[in-house]
Amino acid sequence: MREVTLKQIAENLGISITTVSKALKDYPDVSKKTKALVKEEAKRLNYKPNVFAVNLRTKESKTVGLIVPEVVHHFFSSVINGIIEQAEKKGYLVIILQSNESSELEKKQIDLLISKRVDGIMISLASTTTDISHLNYVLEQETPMVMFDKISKLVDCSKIIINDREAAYVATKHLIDTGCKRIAHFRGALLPQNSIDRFLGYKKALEDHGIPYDSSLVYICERVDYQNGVDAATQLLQDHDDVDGVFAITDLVAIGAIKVFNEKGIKVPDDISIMGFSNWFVSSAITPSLSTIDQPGYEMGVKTFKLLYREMKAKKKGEKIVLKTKVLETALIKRNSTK
Amino acid sequence: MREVTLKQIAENLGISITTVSKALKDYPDVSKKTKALVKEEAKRLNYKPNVFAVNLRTKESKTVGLIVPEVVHHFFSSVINGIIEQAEKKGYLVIILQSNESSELEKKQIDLLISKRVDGIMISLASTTTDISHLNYVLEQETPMVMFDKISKLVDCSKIIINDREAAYVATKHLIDTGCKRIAHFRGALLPQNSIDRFLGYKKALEDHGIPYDSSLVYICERVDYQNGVDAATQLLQDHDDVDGVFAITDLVAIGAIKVFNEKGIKVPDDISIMGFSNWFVSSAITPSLSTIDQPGYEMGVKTFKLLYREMKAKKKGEKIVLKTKVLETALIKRNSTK
DNA sequence: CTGAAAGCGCTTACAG
DNA sequence: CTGAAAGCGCTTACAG
Repeated sequence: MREVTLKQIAENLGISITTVSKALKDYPDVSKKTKALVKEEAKRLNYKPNVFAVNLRTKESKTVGLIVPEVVHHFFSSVINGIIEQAEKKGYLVIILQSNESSELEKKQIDLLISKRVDGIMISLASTTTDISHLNYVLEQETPMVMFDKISKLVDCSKIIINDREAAYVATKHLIDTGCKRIAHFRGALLPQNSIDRFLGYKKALEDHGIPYDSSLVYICERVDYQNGVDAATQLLQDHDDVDGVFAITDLVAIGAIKVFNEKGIKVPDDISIMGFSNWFVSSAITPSLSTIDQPGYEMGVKTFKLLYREMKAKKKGEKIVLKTKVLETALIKRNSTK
Repeated sequence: MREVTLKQIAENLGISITTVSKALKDYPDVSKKTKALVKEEAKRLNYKPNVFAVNLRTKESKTVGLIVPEVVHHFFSSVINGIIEQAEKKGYLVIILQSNESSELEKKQIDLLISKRVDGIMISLASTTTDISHLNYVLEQETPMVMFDKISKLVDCSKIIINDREAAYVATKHLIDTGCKRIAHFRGALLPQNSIDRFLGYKKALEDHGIPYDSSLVYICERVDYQNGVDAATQLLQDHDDVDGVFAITDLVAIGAIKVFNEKGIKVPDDISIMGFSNWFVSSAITPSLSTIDQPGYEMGVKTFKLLYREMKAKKKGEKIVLKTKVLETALIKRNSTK
């Protein structure tokens, strides 16, 4: 297969490369007749512009990078879905990388994406990321960047988030409203902002409703997965016999807890009520179905790309980029794991 | 920020661009002293080669494309995970697209990836794909391609699959071995090869064990999701009162069925046994935990990229590409939804 | 060991 | 309306 180039078309038609190029791009200063001729020939030869050359000239790759902590994760895969759909609509392709919650990997991947000269970067931070120099490096390169969900307040870029503190407050309040008095919290690791915020929301709700905060009721789930939920619930049953409610940082953890309670003959929600967080579709499939907070992953993906797109466009036009932080709505979903 | 180029380094050092380029790539015909000097200066300026120019010269993008029917899916997200990890190790980035089970979208996305001049393509077909001309087009372009899981036997490329028919046979036999006599099958749509193969495995197992095949026990789940499982199970209960076993095409469908049976007071596995397919981790979290067939998604991803990598390397060296089809092992996982 | 030169395939400012 | 020419930033065959 010989590659079809502008030169090829020009030779076939006996005109210049310049004219061919302009004809294909519908420049106004080419005659209709020539345009028609060129387009026909291009079609006949199945001409596809060489993107490598186009990239080099235009200094654009029409490609964006995305870094998430994990791909195999209900929430992040929904975000990915929203991002790639939206990107495709606007003519962008998405390179996806996964940091595995490792700050070093995250750093390397940022470097990779910058070397690839992607037009923009979207990122949700690893739980262990405290040093933000690699993120500031992106901004120094003047590469548009949008952070979502797991963000750092210290980085000066656009963000798409939910109000974790408030949502956790609503979740905890729902437990209180339905009669719980001793409410445990299965939280995430100490560092990530969303883990901190959800914890603070939990604590605030207790305080506002006259329930004393008891740190022995807070369990840390380092990896925020199913097994962590199983372990925390098992430990909880050993430590306490008066707990009547659990607020888990995420549905996965809550589902692990329900599994343990089901097996030990503890009735949910009669003996212990459980609140999750995220509204993963599986939450409605388990028994009892899980009350939770709806966190709009797909929408977050769509909004994240849209914001990035706006910045890329502004940059191209040489306009000043106005940073934005959008807070998406969450909602309380009542099901059968709470009264 | 001024871009740092080879020219920049050359000027700073008072030598030629050629020598700078060769020094950075450790050509043997550059003196050690010059190399050291060049490398130092490159480091000082934080030089990054312009990939657009490199791509244009080398005709390689060091990028591969991946098309899956759905991203938000336990099996495919595991495959994605395996692919991007493996690709990163070999210095490749992965552009991910989702066909949404649409054959037209799949076609467009193939075109997109070819226009982007990715070095290779990995694809799992949409359920509706019957026309394979877009896949043959990839091969005509001499772009290496590997198909996985949802494949077409008609396309002449390398493949990574499991033996769906045999695995379904094992699943059905397990139901028979544990005492089931009237076994329903919740199958997928009529077209996809894996849906056909699992159905055939089910049918063969019945026949081999003296159980008459009854087409009224076969329900079609067009989208193979949770809701389909709920619907099929609901319909099954209306149509039959003697069924004592169900083999579902995938865990998601099985979980929908379990939900219905739990709600209607039908005991699993005492009244009806259920087998899933895939071994999604949630299968062990529900009550009762689901017996299933383990389908190695992560491993499939790793193997798929490795095979593609081999072909890309062969192509680069001008060697002949030897096509391969690898069949990965599956395993019966016994849990509490079967006796 | 070093470097001038051609070329990858395109875009676009400029001249006519 | 058309086209010659420069240039994007790199690589590499070739000459010295």
